Amino acid sequence: MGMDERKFRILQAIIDDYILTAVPVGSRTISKKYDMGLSSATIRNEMSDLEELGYLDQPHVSAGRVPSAKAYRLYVDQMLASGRIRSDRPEAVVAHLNARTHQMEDVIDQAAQVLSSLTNYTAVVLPPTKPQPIIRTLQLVPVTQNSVLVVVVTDGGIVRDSVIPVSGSLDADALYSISRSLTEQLSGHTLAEATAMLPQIAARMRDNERLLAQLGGFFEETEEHAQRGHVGIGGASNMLSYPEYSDAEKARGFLSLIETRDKLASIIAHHGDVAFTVRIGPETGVPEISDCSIVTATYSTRSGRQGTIGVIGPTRMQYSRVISVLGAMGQQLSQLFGTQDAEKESPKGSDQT
Amino acid sequence: MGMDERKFRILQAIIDDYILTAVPVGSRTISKKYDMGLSSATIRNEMSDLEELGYLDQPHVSAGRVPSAKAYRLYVDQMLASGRIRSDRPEAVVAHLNARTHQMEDVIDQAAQVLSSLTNYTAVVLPPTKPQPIIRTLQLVPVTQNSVLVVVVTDGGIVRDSVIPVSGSLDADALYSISRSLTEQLSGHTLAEATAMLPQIAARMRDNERLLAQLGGFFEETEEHAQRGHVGIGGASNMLSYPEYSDAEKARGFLSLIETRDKLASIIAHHGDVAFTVRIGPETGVPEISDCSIVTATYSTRSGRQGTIGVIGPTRMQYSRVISVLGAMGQQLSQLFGTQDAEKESPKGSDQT
DNA sequence: GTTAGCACTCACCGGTTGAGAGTGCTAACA
DNA sequence: TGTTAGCACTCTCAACCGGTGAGTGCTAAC
Repeated sequence: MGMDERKFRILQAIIDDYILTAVPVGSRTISKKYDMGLSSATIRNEMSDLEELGYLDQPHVSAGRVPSAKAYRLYVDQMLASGRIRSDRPEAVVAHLNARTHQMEDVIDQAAQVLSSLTNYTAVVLPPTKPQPIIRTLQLVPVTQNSVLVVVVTDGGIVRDSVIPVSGSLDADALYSISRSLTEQLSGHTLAEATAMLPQIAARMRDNERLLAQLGGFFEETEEHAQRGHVGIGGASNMLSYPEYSDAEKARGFLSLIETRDKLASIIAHHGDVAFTVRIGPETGVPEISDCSIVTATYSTRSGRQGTIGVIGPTRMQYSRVISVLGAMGQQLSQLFGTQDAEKESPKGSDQT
Repeated sequence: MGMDERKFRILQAIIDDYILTAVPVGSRTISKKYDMGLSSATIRNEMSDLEELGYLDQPHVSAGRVPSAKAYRLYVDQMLASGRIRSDRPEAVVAHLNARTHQMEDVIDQAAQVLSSLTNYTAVVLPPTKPQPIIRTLQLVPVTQNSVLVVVVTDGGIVRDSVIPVSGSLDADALYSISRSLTEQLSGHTLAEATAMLPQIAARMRDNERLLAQLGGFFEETEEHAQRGHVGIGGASNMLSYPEYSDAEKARGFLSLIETRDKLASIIAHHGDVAFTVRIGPETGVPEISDCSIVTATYSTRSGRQGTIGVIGPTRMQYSRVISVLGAMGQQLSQLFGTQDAEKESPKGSDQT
């Protein structure tokens, strides 16, 4: 028993129906609504096979079937391979995006807004990646017996600090000399480079291994934070209209994930160079949204820096629509940032003071 | 029958209990948990009176009583008058707010974060008000027979545009001459001034009354938008944990209100000069949150500009706690922005490019 | 290989019932 | 006159129950 053409057509019908209704779909529904020229009994047999193959789940014995993550995966791969997706509907995107202000952050926010209202899911827009900040100074300040405050100043005036625990007791003088030594060695390097250099340094001044390890974590965190600017989010409330999230506790979990923008951004952030990414259910790697899918696309600025746009929705997402809307939006943003790069990206202090 | 001391004490007990439990409170509960030295029957009589006076509502005949908005009002007024509120707990606020980055926007976001996690409600933080943008140019462009695109350029490079409907048909030339004339008259003025000037101008060139009226609205909208910078929001998902918002549709309404930051900001924005504002239920004037209360406080920068912080929660809010936390946070922000005003408020283009 | 038929399973709905909480009223009491 | 005990009454809520319908798996016939 393998996956033949007919099985695939039936599976597709099931997915289509389930995406529409969110109700487990039975054999009769398929044989009637989607005319396959087959009786419900035959469909039943095929469905049973599909379940055995892992494409369908059955909530309970006398309910219809529900597509599994594996099924959606197949469905989406097939869809992408067939080239049926064109990024159509640029008109809608243009219409919404056009007539407004032109600050970078506003564009980002608006893009998220438009994406969410066109798809009815939750949209996230990340600004183009930024060049890596370079360390200027690093300073350790004693706070209590076993914690120190670490302050990093980078070029561009970004300051970040945090309290980290230390094991041995270190007095102010010791900390100061460590600070000097670290500043000397790390100054001029990016945070990523610094992180890579720490183990070496730790080897040399091995009294403070634990401290330096902590420092590595802090660098990574700081870098992530510095990397991303304003994250645009739209339509978080849309999620509440899907029966998947009628459970208050689940909804709460989802929303608090959305609220922690840093976490959200690192989830959405595009890995690799492909035009689209589709992550389905558990593929997202985030337990809170294990029954969601994430579709992302990229756009790029004239200077070659890339930004990410993404849509989060239930696994029974209208993938084709989402992908096509994302495509259109990606193009639009690329165009917008491509043509007027300089203007858009540096709003100066104009509206800040 | 008036409001005597005893009635007030009973009312207070009812409110305290209801704030804690969200369950209609009965006479027996009061006589047992809060020892008043009165039997439940007596309390019952008093409660009946309180209901007649409009301080209590009864969901149905055999349920306990629930405080009305009027009751909360009395409760809060009394609390404020008694001076029982000191803005204590600055330690907690300081602890959370201290050890972090120092960009204006980050501080705002973090303040919202801290407020929401200390109160378990939804927090909103508005940045200090900005100086009014001044009009440089105004341009009208025909779009269709009965709509024109209006573009305003202000100092600071802020551009805003929008399509507005017009009645009579106007050709490009006519629009251009109107644009020139308007630019001439309005250039150099703030948007607020311009709004005030429009009626006069309309009187002079009275063919286009409707157009100018529309323009007024547009100015106001633009001003509002320009006025506010980044709005910090924290703990929107907290609201879902209260039984008041277990209804999905209601929760959705609340969240989409929170999502439209402009609207939210204008709701929160502080009117007047008082230290605190407490708006209870219908007093908020926003139907979507007619069973919420909003507490706001202000902070100010060295340059005398004011920002607003606010907390939104169910009407059965822990007012005293919220007010004290807001007080502490207000002080903290004032201090933060007061001492290092210049630095904090103009992050330059540093992290933008 | 396909289909009709049939027995079986279960979620879901609507009505019923009993328990519990709370009230309002009345009458007795201090 | 204010307070309290007692009691009948109301109404929600949760549990229970049986019927209904959708859907399945299996078998036997085509």
